[in-house]
Amino acid sequence: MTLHRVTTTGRVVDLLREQILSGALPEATLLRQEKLAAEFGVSRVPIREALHQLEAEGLVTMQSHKGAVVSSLSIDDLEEVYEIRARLETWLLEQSMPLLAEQRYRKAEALLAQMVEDRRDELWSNLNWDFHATLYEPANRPQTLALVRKLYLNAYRHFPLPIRLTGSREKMNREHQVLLDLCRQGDVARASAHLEQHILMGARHLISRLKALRRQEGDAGRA
Amino acid sequence: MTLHRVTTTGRVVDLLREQILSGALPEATLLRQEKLAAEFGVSRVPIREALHQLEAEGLVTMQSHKGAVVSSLSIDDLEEVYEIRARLETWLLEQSMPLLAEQRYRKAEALLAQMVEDRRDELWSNLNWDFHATLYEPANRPQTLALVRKLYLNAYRHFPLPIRLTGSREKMNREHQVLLDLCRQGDVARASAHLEQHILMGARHLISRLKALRRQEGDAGRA
DNA sequence: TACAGAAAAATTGGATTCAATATTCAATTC
DNA sequence: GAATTGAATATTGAATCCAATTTTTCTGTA
Repeated sequence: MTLHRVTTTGRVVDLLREQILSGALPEATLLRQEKLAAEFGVSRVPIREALHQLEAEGLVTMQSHKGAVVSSLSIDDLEEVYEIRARLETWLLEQSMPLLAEQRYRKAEALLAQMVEDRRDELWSNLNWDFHATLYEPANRPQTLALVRKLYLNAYRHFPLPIRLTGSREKMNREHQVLLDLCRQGDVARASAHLEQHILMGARHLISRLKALRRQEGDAGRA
Repeated sequence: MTLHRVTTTGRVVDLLREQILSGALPEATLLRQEKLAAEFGVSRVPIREALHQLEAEGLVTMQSHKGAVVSSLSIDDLEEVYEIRARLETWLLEQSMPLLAEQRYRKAEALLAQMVEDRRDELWSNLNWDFHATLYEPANRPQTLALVRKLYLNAYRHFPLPIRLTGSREKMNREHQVLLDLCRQGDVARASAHLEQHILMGARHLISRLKALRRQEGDAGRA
């Protein structure tokens, strides 16, 4: 086990990624090298190395001699990301379901209970992922799981926190419970179909709210 | 349209990526900053920025204060990559098939003919991808297509050129023809199932050859 | 000879400096 | 007054320089 010694570049990458994914740095934010360097108390070199890394991750867009901005996702792109998730996560679930043990069901139920109780949005999003991941892990497809997680986080950040869950939390909780029940019954086909609907409907809900928000902003801009 | 002015870093990224994907820089190759800088006639700064970018793309692994190496893929990882491809490409095909027009069939057939005639391995691999992409494009899922392409190229490079196609080219050509026929008949279910088998069988063939190769190398190492 | 430890060399990480490009804004022209 | 040009400023891109870490080599000892 080689302990990856931390470098300045690595810390900057982690910090920026966290801030982008959390929404603290919303899309289209300009990332000035000098400003970031001053903020973190380092030179511009590690900042630039970090920006290049984040660009390859798709979180940042760089234009030579102009600057870096937090990358945006069009509504079409967003929808496609959810479709990819639906396609891959149903597969993970199908592979995983025959291997789900009682202990894992209990863990999933504990997460569900937490999601019903805890009202903090930020936490809910993490618990939501943990719940899904708990059901997928026995499939033993680490790359797929990592890919899907990346898509989940990257898409989620585009929603300003107040609107992320508005009006959908109870629905999501119910759907999660149904999914879990179907898994327990061992009905692979129905569980998979339900998961697909769960993801695609979630996408539709988010997109309609996002469109409403943009209309609103457009009006404000014109006024 | 903003013309992306080329930067040194960008050129280095493109060059290194091409060399890695083509197999010119095989896995586990050490990438010395100084050596690369001298080779390209630049300073180490753009080299390092490029390495960070390639690390995020998964083509390079960096260890702080030790160096960068061309990343490897375990056999399990390789198999999983092919499973992801199978899952996503069948989806692309299902979405695309109802929209396939005659012109596109002709293009696919032209590519097939080229693959039957041309014996150069390197070219065949490109034509192979072009054939698949031609069938998927009408699905209009650009991100998925880009993702699948990346997986294809990244997995392919792990096979030294001589063994990539040994003994499988004719089989692949036949399977491609069958796939095309099923598409023309509009049989979505069978076409999709055939594509899945095509991808998964291809994976199995490559993996068995790779295992044989590694055994051979292992024997040579002990001798 | 085999091994442990220290000095030397090689290599990477990061800061500073210089060069190239883009942006801003005032002066000028129509 | 609006559009345009060009100098001044700001920002990024890349080379050089210094520091920190790792690897290699050398040396002495059992």
